[in-house]
Amino acid sequence: MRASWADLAASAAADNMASGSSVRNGPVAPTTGSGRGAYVPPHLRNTPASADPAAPGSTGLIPGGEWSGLGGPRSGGPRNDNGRPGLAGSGSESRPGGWGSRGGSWGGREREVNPFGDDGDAEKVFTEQEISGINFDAYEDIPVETSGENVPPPVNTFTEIDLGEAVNLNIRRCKYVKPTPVQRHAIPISMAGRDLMACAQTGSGKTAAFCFPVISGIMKSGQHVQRPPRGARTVYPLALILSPTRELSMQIHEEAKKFSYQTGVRVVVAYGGAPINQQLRELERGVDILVATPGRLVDLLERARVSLQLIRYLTLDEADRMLDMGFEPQIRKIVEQMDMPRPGERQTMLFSATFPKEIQRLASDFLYQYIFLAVGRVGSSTDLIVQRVEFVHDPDKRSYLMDLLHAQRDTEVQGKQALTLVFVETKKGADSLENWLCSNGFPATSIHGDRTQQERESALRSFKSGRTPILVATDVAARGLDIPHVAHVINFDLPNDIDDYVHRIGRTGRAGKTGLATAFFNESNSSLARSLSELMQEANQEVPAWLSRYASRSSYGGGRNRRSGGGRFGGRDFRRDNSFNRGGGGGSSDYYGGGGGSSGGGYGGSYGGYGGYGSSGVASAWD
DNA sequence: TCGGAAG
Repeated sequence: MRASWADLAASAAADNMASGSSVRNGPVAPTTGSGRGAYVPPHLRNTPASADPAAPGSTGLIPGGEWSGLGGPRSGGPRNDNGRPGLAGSGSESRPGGWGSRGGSWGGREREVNPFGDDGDAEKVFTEQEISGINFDAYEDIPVETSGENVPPPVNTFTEIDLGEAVNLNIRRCKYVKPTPVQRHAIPISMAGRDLMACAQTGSGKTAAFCFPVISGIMKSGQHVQRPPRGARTVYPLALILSPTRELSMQIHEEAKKFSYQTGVRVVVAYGGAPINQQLRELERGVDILVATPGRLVDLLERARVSLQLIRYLTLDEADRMLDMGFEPQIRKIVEQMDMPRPGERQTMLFSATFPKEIQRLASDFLYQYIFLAVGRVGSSTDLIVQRVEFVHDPDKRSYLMDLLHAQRDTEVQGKQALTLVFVETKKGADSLENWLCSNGFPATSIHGDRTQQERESALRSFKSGRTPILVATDVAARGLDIPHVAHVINFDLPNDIDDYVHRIGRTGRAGKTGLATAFFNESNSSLARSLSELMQEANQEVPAWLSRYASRSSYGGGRNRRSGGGRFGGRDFRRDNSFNRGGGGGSSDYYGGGGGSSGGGYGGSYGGYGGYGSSGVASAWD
């Protein structure tokens, strides 16, 4: 009944043959010697199709009262709404014709690179899925849970949402025909100005879900037309998007540039391992949305090259990772100890595939009366990813791997080989396996934190393009990376954490396409047995009898690491499990609960089938 | 302990 993995790999690859390699944008506009002097505000650089005149707030350059959609507690909007610091003094700078506009001195030097290449004809009529590349059938009947007060209803089309004409145009350029489930729910919530904690399935369009409202909101506020005077060294982004790895930040940046094309909203990325000077220059040219990794951002903050005073939107991608042991101090520093507006004075959105309860608790420090959203599939969900587990002793792993790779070596579609992503536990192990594969005739490369940033990026490009269809990776590649044609994820070493497993296998089976995940399991993974077995059951996967035996042998909580604790799942709002929650059995009534403070807020109210998230349940791959 | 994230 089950197709061989090679068949699956082949069909997955067949589904995935679209744009293979990452599009590297053309060279940045040449910087002339006078580059810094002739700054032109974004709204004068481009000719947006429409300024969306109907949008409330579109006329106000100063966003004071334009914090639309926010309820009472935020009255007055974010502080610092009197114009950017650094513009101190006159009120005239906010006019488009004020400083910085430079009138006709603009000769196209700052022209925005078209991120769509030649294929940006938004007027073309596209038909559903073959164009969008998303298999929407795979998203039918997705269970959804929301909790929180006054949850805005989902939308069914992009046009129901007033994102503004320029963004709508980009949506068409991206060939998005209709919103994915997470977009249907998250965008209205975000547009309403609400804080959000969102669990969303892997590869389901999460980036767009948080980018569209931010871009649209900034555009409508008009605040982005205000620019620091030339020579000002501190920049004041309006939105901050943090992610745990450099490559993920790069990817988000690429996406956000598409979504914001010709909106006048400027997106800049900053991450470590790359020369800071170029990033500084980009920042100096103006930044509305800053995408960053934590370390480099802290550096920029300490150098006072970036101020967070004007942040209106804060997004943490892979939020549970960002708040785990390693990252939490840095995140707290950025969010709580610098000059970031407080919760309620900014809009905060957290996204991840997995949200352990402990992390939800930590995260609530950053949120204000937030809505919890879980969009995913249960049971049939990860039919999209066929999961297999094999018992393999450590010394035998290479030989097993060889067998798998041999079998799919000739699996190619449209002249390209199916891509295989091999996860290992350590950086050393990655190097070693890469070398061994290469010396055995398998075109492999690797990505991990000991490689230079150049090597990392080049490895990723080489993999995406199919030049080296095998990528050996540490968890640096586990989260968020959207690599279109990954047909097979192999957990050569299983992670200690079931959440990491979920994210790893989520590198395949994306956009509603099928994928295969194979794991090598042995005694050293016994602590994972229970959670792995439960996860597979909930995803309707075949669980080998030997794994079930391991699972039943392992003590309760086995495989529950520090982060996950006991029964947990990101698919459930931890506020519902609190003792003060009278727990209406998932009823649909709204009830309001304790807390009240800036971390709490209401909870309750849900709809949609929610039958499958087991108490333990990672039900599917979530991004 | 591993991994990631500044230089």
